[in-house]
Amino acid sequence: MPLITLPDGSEKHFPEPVSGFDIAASIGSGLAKAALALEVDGVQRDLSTTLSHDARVRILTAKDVEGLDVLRHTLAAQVLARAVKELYPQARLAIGPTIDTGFYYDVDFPEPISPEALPAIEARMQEIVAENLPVTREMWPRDQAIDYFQHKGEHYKAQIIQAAPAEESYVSLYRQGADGADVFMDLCYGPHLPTIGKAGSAFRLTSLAGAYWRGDSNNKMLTRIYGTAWPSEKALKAHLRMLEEAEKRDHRKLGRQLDLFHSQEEAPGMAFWHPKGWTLWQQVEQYMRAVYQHTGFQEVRCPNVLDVKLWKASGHWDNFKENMFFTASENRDYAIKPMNCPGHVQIFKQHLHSYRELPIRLGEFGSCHRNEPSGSLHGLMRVRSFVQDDGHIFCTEDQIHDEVVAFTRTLQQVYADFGFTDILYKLATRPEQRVGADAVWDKAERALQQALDGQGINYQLNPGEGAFYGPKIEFSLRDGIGRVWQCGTMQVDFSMPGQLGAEYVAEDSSRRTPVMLHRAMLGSLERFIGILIEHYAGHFPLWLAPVQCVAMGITDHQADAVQALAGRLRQQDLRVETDLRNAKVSYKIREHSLQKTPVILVLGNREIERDTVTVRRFGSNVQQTLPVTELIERLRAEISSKRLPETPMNAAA
RNA sequence: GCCGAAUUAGCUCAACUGGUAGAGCAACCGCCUUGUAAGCGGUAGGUUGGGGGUUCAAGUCCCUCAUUCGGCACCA
Repeated sequence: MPLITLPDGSEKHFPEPVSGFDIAASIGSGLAKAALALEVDGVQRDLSTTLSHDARVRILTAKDVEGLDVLRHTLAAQVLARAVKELYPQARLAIGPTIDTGFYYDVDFPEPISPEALPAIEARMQEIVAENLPVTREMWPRDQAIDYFQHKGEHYKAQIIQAAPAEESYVSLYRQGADGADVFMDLCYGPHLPTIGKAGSAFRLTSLAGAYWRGDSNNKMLTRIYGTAWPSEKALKAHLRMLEEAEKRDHRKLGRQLDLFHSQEEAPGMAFWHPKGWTLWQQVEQYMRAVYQHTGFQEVRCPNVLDVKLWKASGHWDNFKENMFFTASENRDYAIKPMNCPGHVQIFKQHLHSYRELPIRLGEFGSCHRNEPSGSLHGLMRVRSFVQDDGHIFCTEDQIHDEVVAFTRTLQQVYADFGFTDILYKLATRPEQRVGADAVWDKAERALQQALDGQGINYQLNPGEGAFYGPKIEFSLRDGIGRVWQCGTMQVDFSMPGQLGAEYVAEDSSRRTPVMLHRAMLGSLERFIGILIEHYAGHFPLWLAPVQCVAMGITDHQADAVQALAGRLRQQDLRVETDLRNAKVSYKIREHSLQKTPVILVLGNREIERDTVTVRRFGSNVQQTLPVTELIERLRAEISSKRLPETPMNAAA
């Protein structure tokens, strides 16, 4: 007779086999109502599952990540799928999994459908939920299931079963409706909600998109219907608000509004940086230049155009020629550099190095071009022309560990300085298409792993995601509205130095090939600045703000004093603009507030008499009058702290 | 690259089933000398993304190219 152990450690004896319903009901009627599925010894099961043996059981509700996932799964696989089949009987269903915010279903429609079709499908979904039919699991012999789906024309489902491991002789199907009802039935691992009504109504269909069958671009493109689903209307609304917020922060929109950059048809995937955007860029670049200096890097600069033979030797031609730009002159073929590393190897090779000199660290802010597929371009986030905080470390195998540790520590500080404190780590190991012997890969992967483990860092393993020349650690940060961006990278490369002929003289005076570490913290500066814009919603901390202060008078009688004040502040390295237009103060305040200028300085006759200035911070309507010398002191302190003011009112003013 | 959608004044957007392209903001010119998120008046601004076609007539329908957006695939 089963002994059920609950997550809090309590135990319940049952005289006979029990279902998940019974267990939930035995704990409380509220839970019985909220229960969506079970977790039995760590495996998700239907609530109807009968347990006859001892087990650790967790009742899943929409409050659990897993319970919500079951809800979303049922919405996709039972509700959306059924609605689509009822409205489009000729449509063929492929797969319908869950995602972070909801679910999608890939469907092969005989005729393309347009986004206008979504409201009707969604309305049908609501009706299906309201019908509240039960959902039950059935185990079918594999061949019988294949026949069933093939007979119905659902050949994608048949293919899915055929692709399953041969030893699985039964597959599970979920039937909607009472015993044997022929309302809707689909292949699914489950679990599902016990009844459709438990899905609730906090869901929306959000968009349509193309998606390749099985994610392979050689296959047919299906239509993907995206939906979002939440435990409550409130949570749904919160999610929709977050999307609105993300839209408001969109760096493309803010880039235009704040006059930071633009792009135009003639240069797809490349940014034109305007004065303010370039000022922001320079803050980032100069900061990273200082980081290079503090961490033993020497900055270099290599040509943008190099003979293709170099790219053939490095392996890039074989792997990436489709995505490179080329040019030719006097019967020689050149490539526009897609990365800096081969150039850095050329610099390394200009001298014969002793092992005593290693590690040699070279850094560059060189412009790289990659001919990214047109469909992948996205604002500053994915561009064809970019600059990385790119560095290469030439070292011995023994030095890898310490270099990785030092890099990780610096990266944490750098991210914190930019306002990011939540960092995620991934270790990506050997891909299928690669160069180098397995023994070398073993060594490289181990070195990275030990460096992470040694620092007590939790990381996720990403098998098969390494670069063709070596494994890598990927560093991601979480932004102000919870999105994760991969920025930093540390890659071990045992191949390229040898292929490009780099070597050093070891203790025993033999010639050896150095290891090369490819590393970047911000990645593409374009993209990182895009992330910064969205993270801060254009409201940059003082040290990054393109224009830190704007100074204005009440009337044009104060113009000279405003100019003089601006001059004084500029002497202190503050970025100051003046607004001497003949307009009301409130008009100018509004404009500079929309521009998110952090500090607005107003001079009237009162201030001029006492050498004071009235300060208004972005985000606050508090005015504070203080001596100019004190203002300078406070602003300089805020800049060196690199932080946003705790509350706008207490900052600098 | 693939699927779908979009492209109208500097910006944000209108223009019913084909029938004279408009508004707000910005710009420019005046007036106002102004104390913390929009003072008042006036002026100018467009080959409706490019090219082709259908039609008496095209922003609107068709074809094509480009770019952008949402995804997919790719991402050294």
